[in-house]
Amino acid sequence: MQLRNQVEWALHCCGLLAGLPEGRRLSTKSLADFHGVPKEYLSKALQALSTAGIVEGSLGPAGGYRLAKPPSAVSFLDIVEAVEGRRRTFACTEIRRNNPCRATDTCDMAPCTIARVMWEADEAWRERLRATTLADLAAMLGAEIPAETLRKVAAWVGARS
Amino acid sequence: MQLRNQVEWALHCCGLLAGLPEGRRLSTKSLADFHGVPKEYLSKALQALSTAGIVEGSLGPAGGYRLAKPPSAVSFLDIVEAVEGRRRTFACTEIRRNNPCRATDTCDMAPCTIARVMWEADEAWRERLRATTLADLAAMLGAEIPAETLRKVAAWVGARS
DNA sequence: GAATTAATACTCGGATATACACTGTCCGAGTTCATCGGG
DNA sequence: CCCGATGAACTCGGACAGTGTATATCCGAGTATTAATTC
Repeated sequence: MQLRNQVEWALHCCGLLAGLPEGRRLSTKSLADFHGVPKEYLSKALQALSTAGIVEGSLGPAGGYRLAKPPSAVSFLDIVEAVEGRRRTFACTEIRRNNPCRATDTCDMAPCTIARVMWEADEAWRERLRATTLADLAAMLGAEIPAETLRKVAAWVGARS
Repeated sequence: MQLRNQVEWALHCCGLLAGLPEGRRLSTKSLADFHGVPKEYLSKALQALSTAGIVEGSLGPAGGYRLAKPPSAVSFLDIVEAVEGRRRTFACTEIRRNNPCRATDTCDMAPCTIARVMWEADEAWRERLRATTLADLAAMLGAEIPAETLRKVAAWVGARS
């Protein structure tokens, strides 16, 4: 029960894209180089983000990705769900139906009690992820990363976009 | 990113064990029959619960499992962690270290900003699961399940323990 | 110099390979209880 | 009637196979930009 690697990559990529100057783009290759991950596989995650409308890609040379919305409109949950899917953490297979003591004519009642508790926990998780946006992330990163490094990153990105 | 089937089974089994009369036990076979799942595989989940000190098994005929603690002392989180392990949902692989602009002598700082947010969400999930115990579950089940069915289950369990 | 053509760099989607975790089954070893036989 | 031996029922733990998912790589098709060529 662990999130995919791609979720981590997608979040870091979005963090970088959030700091991109207006009108600029970063190619899959640049993003892959920056994070030290395989280009083709990262591409799958970016495609998922693109399908979800979080980033938008353009073809041809000087093509690449940029955010499709302002950073404040993209939450962590959006990114996680785009890559990981929207299935719930807990899947109820309704094993209570196998209960030999259960009346056969019991019409399908409310969801299984156990599933309800698990789903509430799931919702708490989602709620927390919904509460943080890329704008928040950018602010936190700006406060934590040394100014020297930030400058270098800006220069690196500028040369590649 | 989904919890195992065994988690669902373990929760249902604990729910049943919580209603067991003092001193009685239920065998793996009975629990498997009741829920309509394969005995040998369910056994793995019960072993995990046993290792975690949530249930205790006894050998020999008339052997089987019972709760090792009062129902109010066992939370959903205990059960989930026993079966699923305690790994966090999000694994940070520190890809920020691959950042080409990062000073090589940067001593390991605080955990990655992104990982911190993900871990806070994880903690919210755990917190919710910690808040519900088997005693709560028993109360909810008692209120939701038809009295007729409850009687039948009690009889079924009584004949098998 | 303008228009057209060719080359290039990139994204996108599909096909494929590999490793690992989940699911499920099987069996032998060890333990406890009930039953049976001998004293 | 009592005690030990035998057998049955059960758990425990390991071994093993099948399946699905995550990870990763590769390649061809399509597209937009740039460069080159032609008029």
